Amino acid sequence: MNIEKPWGEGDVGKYIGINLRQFRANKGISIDVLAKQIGVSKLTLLNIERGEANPTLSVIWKIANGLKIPITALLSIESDVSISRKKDGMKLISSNDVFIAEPLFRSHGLIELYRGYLQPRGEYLSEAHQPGVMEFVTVMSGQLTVEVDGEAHHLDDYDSIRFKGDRPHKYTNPSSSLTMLHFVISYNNL
Amino acid sequence: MNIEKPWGEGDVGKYIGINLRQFRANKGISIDVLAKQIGVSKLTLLNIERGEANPTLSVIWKIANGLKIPITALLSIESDVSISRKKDGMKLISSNDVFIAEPLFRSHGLIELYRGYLQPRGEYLSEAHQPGVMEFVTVMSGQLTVEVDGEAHHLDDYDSIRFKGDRPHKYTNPSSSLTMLHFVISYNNL
DNA sequence: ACAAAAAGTAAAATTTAATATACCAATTCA
DNA sequence: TGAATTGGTATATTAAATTTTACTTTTTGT
Repeated sequence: MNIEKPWGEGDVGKYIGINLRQFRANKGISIDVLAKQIGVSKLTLLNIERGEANPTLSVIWKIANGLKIPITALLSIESDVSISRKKDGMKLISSNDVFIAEPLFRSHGLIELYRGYLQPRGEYLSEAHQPGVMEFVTVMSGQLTVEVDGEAHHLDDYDSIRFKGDRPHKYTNPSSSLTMLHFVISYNNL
Repeated sequence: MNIEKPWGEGDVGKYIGINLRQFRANKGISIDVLAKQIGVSKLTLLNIERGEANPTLSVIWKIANGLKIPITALLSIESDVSISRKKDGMKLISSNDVFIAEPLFRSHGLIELYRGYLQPRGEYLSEAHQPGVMEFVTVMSGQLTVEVDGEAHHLDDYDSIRFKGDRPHKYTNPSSSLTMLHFVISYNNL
């Protein structure tokens, strides 16, 4: 479960500009209007939109807040459609017979999805991830017990659990049939 | 599928500080070392960590890049464990008999998870979301056809699809049994 | 206890983001 | 056509982020 460098230094300003322009156009308001609305000078907005600026966090916040979008939406890059099918033999993260996790899509740094298989009576201990990581686990079929912070939580089909992943946690399949899981690892959770 | 204001203006600097300190402590390096490593002055880092700063995007980037984490990880807030069970009657987003989506967890602004039910032969047309939104749909059971950008993609059990959600897209259940879905809406995808 | 490293403080200098104002060109629209 | 809006340019000013240097306090480790 890796994190890759999203962009180079020169691109940071470029993408926030592209995104801002997109969001603003989407709302159909002019630079001047937005400027007055959020209390940032017109020129500042203009420079940011053209990627020729190095805005301050407070300015970034004012923009995001004024447009009613999360800050991170301003810093994102897009791509398009892709599909991950069950059979697709992708690289396995942990293939110790008992627990198998396969990445669903090429990681884009901020969010990662995995499909997981936990064998009957199987048990898997996960080390703590980086601080700031949030983990979402959903049972697609079977049963699962998640132990985190010393507490065990039992999940059935279609149940989901969310917990901070920056501490050790244990997955157990208490049943006698295979458990299919769905993981979302988020490196950003406001 | 809403977006809520994550924090107030005064808090922006506070959280980036808390997170930075956490990440740095986690890597076990001192302020001075990190400062030289990423080319930012010690005092600047110190002020940021104490939440008494309004850092520039380039500084934020240098930090994130130096720590090998996505920028957004620096701007995130944490909470703890919570579970969403199938029966939990939560507020429904769209309850027109055919398609039902229920939020799995209280939205934290950056990422949203939903459990979805699509009736046999059911069809649901979703309006375009904000630009910058990425959508991940996983079939937990049943079948699904997703139409986006004029192309139809068929999914079976445990298949997943990812696409830009800033355009209209249609979900169809071509089978004669209920389809259970899992949605991840991400407002940040590097 | 001692030395070393790390965190924190203080003040002045430098760099630069942000503002303000006025002006220009292209576009929209009545 | 002509007024108004919008994106963009130019310049000078202000406010503030960042750096540098040096010094103090706290923590860590042998």
